[in-house]
Amino acid sequence: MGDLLQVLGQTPPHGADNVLVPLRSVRAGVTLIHAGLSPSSLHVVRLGAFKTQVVCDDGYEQVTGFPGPSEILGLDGLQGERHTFSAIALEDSAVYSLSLRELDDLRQRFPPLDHAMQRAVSRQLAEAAQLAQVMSAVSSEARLARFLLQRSRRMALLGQSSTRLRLPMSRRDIASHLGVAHETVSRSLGELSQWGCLRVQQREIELMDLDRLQSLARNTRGPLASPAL
Amino acid sequence: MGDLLQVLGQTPPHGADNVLVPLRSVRAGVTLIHAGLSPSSLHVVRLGAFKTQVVCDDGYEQVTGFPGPSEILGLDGLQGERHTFSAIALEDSAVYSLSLRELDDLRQRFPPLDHAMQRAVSRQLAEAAQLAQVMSAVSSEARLARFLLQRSRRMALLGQSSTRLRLPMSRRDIASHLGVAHETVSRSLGELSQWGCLRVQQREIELMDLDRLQSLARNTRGPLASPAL
DNA sequence: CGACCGGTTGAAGTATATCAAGTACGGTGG
DNA sequence: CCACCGTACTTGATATACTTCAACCGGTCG
Repeated sequence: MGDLLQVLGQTPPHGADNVLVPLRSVRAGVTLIHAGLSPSSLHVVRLGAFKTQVVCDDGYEQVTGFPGPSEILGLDGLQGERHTFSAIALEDSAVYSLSLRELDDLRQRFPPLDHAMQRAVSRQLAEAAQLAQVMSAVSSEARLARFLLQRSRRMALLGQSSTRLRLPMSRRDIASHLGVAHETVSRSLGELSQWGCLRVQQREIELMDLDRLQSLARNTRGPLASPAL
Repeated sequence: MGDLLQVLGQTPPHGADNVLVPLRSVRAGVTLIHAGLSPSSLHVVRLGAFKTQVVCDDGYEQVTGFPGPSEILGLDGLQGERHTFSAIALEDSAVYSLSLRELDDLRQRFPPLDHAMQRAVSRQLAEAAQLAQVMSAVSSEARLARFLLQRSRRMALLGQSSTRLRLPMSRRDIASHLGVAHETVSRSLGELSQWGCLRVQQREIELMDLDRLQSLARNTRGPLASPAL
């Protein structure tokens, strides 16, 4: 369990390593959590990338987020009978899996784990708010800019480069997450590229002008601020 | 604390009433939680209505939700230094307030409280997903329909009428929540009214044709389904 | 090789943002 | 009591950024 706590950003206490938490590997494309099914476990991402999506009544899939290392999958199942969203691996990944019963037990025995969970949950809620911010922007460029800056910040937190991003998800997934058509994602990416804010190579993106991106992201209202600001 | 547990949907255990949890009243318009300030307490809504909003960098306010009875305010503060969003009372309300230290203590002593909190958190996460669903609809009528149906469902859960809604928030707040201009909310409300789905009287709304609303809400893609379905 | 998937780019129609005027309501002060 | 003001809400006209439909390119897999 020492590893688990480290992933969650806690220093493991003595005795933590006596408890074994299974590390499970998940291949790209595999659905780790099925929406609608009854929840049995919680998963803490150790490495890799996922997408979470809710399935609307009509079958349309809305991508709500792209959880990565240190994030928790399956929290929505604590309340009850069924998961509200699915989690799908975007690339080969590894997760710690804890049954709900185990979790309850371990949380009581190891307060640091309890606090780590609290923090993780809280972070999750904050991310939900960010999602709202991303989707609330009117212009598609602003949405995209916010999304990229979010990714950039997260990369920085994980100690990686904040200017060279690798997007593990398809344009379609991004489009769904941003609430626009996938063609629009392509176009907006093109615009930002033309304006010199970034460089695109397939799923590799290099942010060139963070300040410019920030100011574009600020455009909450008003279709477009100033292409030639 | 017995009351508190009942509000959260748990049956209070023996001894629960020995612990006093202060019930605090909040007048309409008061900001209970200020975004950016350091978190000190958690609040469980006993009655009334709130809106939660994140303030973007540029000062634009995005409404993320309208918490009501049994919901928890301030969960985003568990992770750390500052609240990510504000909570403002839309009408005169009452909340149970618990300092973070108290909470930690009580959770260990009363497992039912712990579970109730878990459920509440989980519900919160699920609502965040719903927000995404609401904002992902393309046509404004669909967004509005989803929003109203959500409200209707919640009312039903609280044991109130699911067809007569009282919206405690302004059209502007709804607009922000839905990600559209406030004029569009008015117009869409008008449309739905013309189509016989509902009747509007200021902030009182009577849902007339739930089935029709459902089918409108289903329109995730494609501007408008069929005005004369 | 042909089919398929992911991505990019083009052209046309339309829903919605924006600006602007007008209405109803609730308060305050004469 | 009525005039007055501010806020919330409604309604109208125009412009535009987006969706949609479509064709096209470059991979990869059968």
